[in-house]
Amino acid sequence: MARYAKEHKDETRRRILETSSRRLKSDGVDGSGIAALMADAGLTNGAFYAHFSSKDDLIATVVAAELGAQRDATAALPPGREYLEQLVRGYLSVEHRDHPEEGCPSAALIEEICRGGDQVRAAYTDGIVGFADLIAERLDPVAPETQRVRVLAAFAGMVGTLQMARTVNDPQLSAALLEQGVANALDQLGDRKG
Amino acid sequence: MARYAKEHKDETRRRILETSSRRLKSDGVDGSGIAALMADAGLTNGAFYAHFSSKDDLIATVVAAELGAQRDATAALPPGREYLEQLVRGYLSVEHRDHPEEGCPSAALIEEICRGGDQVRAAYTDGIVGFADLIAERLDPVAPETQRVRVLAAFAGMVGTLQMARTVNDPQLSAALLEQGVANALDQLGDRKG
DNA sequence: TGTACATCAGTGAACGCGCGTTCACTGATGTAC
DNA sequence: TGTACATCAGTGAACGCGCGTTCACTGATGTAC
Repeated sequence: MARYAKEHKDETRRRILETSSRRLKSDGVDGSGIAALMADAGLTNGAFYAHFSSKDDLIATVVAAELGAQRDATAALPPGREYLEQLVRGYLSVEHRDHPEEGCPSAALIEEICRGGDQVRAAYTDGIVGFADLIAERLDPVAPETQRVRVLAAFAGMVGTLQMARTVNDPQLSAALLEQGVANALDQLGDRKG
Repeated sequence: MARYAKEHKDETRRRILETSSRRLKSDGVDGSGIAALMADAGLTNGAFYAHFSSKDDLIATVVAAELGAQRDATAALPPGREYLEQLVRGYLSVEHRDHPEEGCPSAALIEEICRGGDQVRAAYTDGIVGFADLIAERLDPVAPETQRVRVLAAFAGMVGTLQMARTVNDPQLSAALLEQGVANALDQLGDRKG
């Protein structure tokens, strides 16, 4: 009956999502045309609408998938007192600063998500809360809900710090910012009362 | 000799800068076309190039002017132990969150500045360092240079927090984020050793 | 005071271009017999 | 096993549109005499 196994199309969709995520984080939403996004996946522009109903639909899907992946990657870290510091140091690292295409979707896209449609903002809110709640549960397994906002605010601070480190054109200042950001984030996530 | 006093053209340029700043912060760089920017100033698209050499030139000029204005507004605050808290509370307020067009250029534009040209990033770096140094000097008139990075990192954290508060679609969560952000920022700018 | 003129800020149509989206078509494939 | 067929993922040209930028022109103004 069907020409291909349904996995074939699923695999194509997965590939579009993967390559699109990279380009979107690197060039931004407005900087990434449908034709370029599809070319990255080895396809032509017309095929796009067999997989997504609109560019907005793709953006919302990418945002959800990226935040889900960020949560899953965090969940995979070994628990213990040092994983948080690892997380923060990796986030506010020169490597992360210099490779937005492989990095945090919030740091790369939050402004465009903010200006985007309801669908996109809803996907962002769900995703970021899911991510924060995972960390909150690790911080305080007894009453994680009291940690959600603390975690989100600390993370938002890391996002802003990474963005500024990417934007200033003085490498020394940029590195110093990252360093100070690590200290600030660890302080906020530490044992002191929230 | 000259048809108009030179102040006439200067005043027009000033008006373009003022209305452009508002629209750029509200709709973003890619979301603001030359025709729309000029219409806001009561002009048509063609007149733009009598005042700026390119859209990039306008962006760099707006970024420099906005950061200069932010510094000047801060300099105008009365010195004393409470001005910093006022500053932080105003920045992380619901009013600021809901009116990006009148607010901080970093929170509204940093991602697009980051992806922009060298001219734009240079204008940003100069402007943000000038702003940070003003606050650094107030924090520690004796050795302000040791405060620059602390101030920048604290400010970057505020930028990220405001962005996230603007992006999440849950008003209660957004307000809680702002509140937690105030606590974090005051903590970072407080008397504890940096 | 009145008229001819030079200036130049601003107009608005036009340029080529890339955008998001649509759609008639292609052609490789699995199925039916 | 071999052939005709139905499927449908993907193609690529075309759509209208708005973009940044250019440019020949307009017309309000101050100056010259």
